[in-house]
Amino acid sequence: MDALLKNLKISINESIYLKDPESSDLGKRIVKFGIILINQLGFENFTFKKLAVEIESTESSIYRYFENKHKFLLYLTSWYWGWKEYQLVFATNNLTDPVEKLLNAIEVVTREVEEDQSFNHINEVFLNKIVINEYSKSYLTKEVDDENQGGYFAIYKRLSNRLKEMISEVDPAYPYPASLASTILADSLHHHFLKDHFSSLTECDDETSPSHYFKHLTLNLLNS
Amino acid sequence: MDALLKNLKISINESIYLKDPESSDLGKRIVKFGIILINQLGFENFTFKKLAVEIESTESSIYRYFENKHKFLLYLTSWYWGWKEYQLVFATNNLTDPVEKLLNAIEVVTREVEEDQSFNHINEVFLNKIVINEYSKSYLTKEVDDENQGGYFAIYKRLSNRLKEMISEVDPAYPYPASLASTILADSLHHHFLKDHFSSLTECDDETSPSHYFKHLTLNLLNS
DNA sequence: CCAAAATGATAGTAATACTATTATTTTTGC
DNA sequence: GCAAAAATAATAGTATTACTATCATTTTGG
Repeated sequence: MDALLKNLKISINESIYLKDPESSDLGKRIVKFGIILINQLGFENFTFKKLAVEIESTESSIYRYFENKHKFLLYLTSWYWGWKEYQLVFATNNLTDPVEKLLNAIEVVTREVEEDQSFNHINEVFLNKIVINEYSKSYLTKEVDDENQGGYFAIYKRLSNRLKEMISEVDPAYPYPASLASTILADSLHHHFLKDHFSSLTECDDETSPSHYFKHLTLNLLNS
Repeated sequence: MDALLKNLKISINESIYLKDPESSDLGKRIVKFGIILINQLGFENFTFKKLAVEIESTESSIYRYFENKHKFLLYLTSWYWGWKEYQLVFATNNLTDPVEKLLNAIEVVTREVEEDQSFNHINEVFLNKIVINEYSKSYLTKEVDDENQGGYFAIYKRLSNRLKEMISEVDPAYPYPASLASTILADSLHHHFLKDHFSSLTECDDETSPSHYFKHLTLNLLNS
């Protein structure tokens, strides 16, 4: 990954947090160890109390950064999708062939994150696992419409839209570009989960990745 | 729907419940009002205490049927998938044309449930909404491997496998029949959600249903 | 009609998800 | 280098949740 990406600051809707965790050492530790703990315990078993013990701070201090653990999850997943968006733009700019462009984009958004870039406090390998296991819990709530209204899912929607545009560039006549983009984004997460826990429900495994499946699907679906 | 389906008893893994809710009036009321309440409040805000108040019973009585609300969700969603499986078998038997068979199957598993059959205590319209909004929470847990081992997801896997077989009948050379079956099942739920909450992320709406999208996708993907 | 099974009533516990207040430490601007 | 302000820590407290336990009452089936 290019060095440029090592210094990026992903801008996240300010109403997701109370105080920017990037603005202090404590904030960064909350994010760093929050990722480690959620990955370890699962979102249901994760609490601010446990995180406070882990970072040798207090619940009240964490509450100064995030209203609750739901908002914390929104913060982490927004960061992830912002990071993916950078990678997608980086991996596709200057490419002229629409098919090559789209395939690169699909590769970026569907591949498993295998190496922590360790340029910052965020472990992207763990964060990728969190997104696979927990992302849907961030929007499958009774508050989704309010939160969507508040722009909490803006980055994901922007990313999905970029993918949709690339699909339409390859085949302007394809009638479901937005749906296909959503399928690629959401169902690739699901396929990573299936691969690890319900192997009979997918052909994906160590050799055949979800990326293969979704590239094959897309190429065979679009007229190019 | 045929009258046959009105008397079916869907058999659910016995370790999901402590006492079969079909075996008593109280059990049926737990299921009936549980569905209504979860649909109303969302799974996170649903508690056995609230359900007890609703049915004018007590928490302790509910706990005699289900260990906890997670198991209760597993019970409801297992019932749903068992019900879908009956419908799928019913809608596809005696059909000889593999394409027609597959299209019927996709219709059954992806369509929105629009009418409560009111033959029993279960409101299938609400249950369908619960599956859309909550199903993934039943397996996105740290306990998924144990519970899968225990057969808690057997019905869903069997249904997915039936769909896979039908896909392979249409195109034996298609390399990802299990993955495609999983995509159709899981991503159609997701598309129903998108339609209602993130309309910019899908072409599906009141006229164009997720069923249309997935039938079009399947037909254009398989060589038939 | 009697025994057993089912349900209800009541109480209690540890953990969760916070809020509030005050004390201490760290930072910063002059 | 110091005082004020900002950040963090310490402590306490509350309502709710997710149960478990015990005993009383009601229902039911042979």
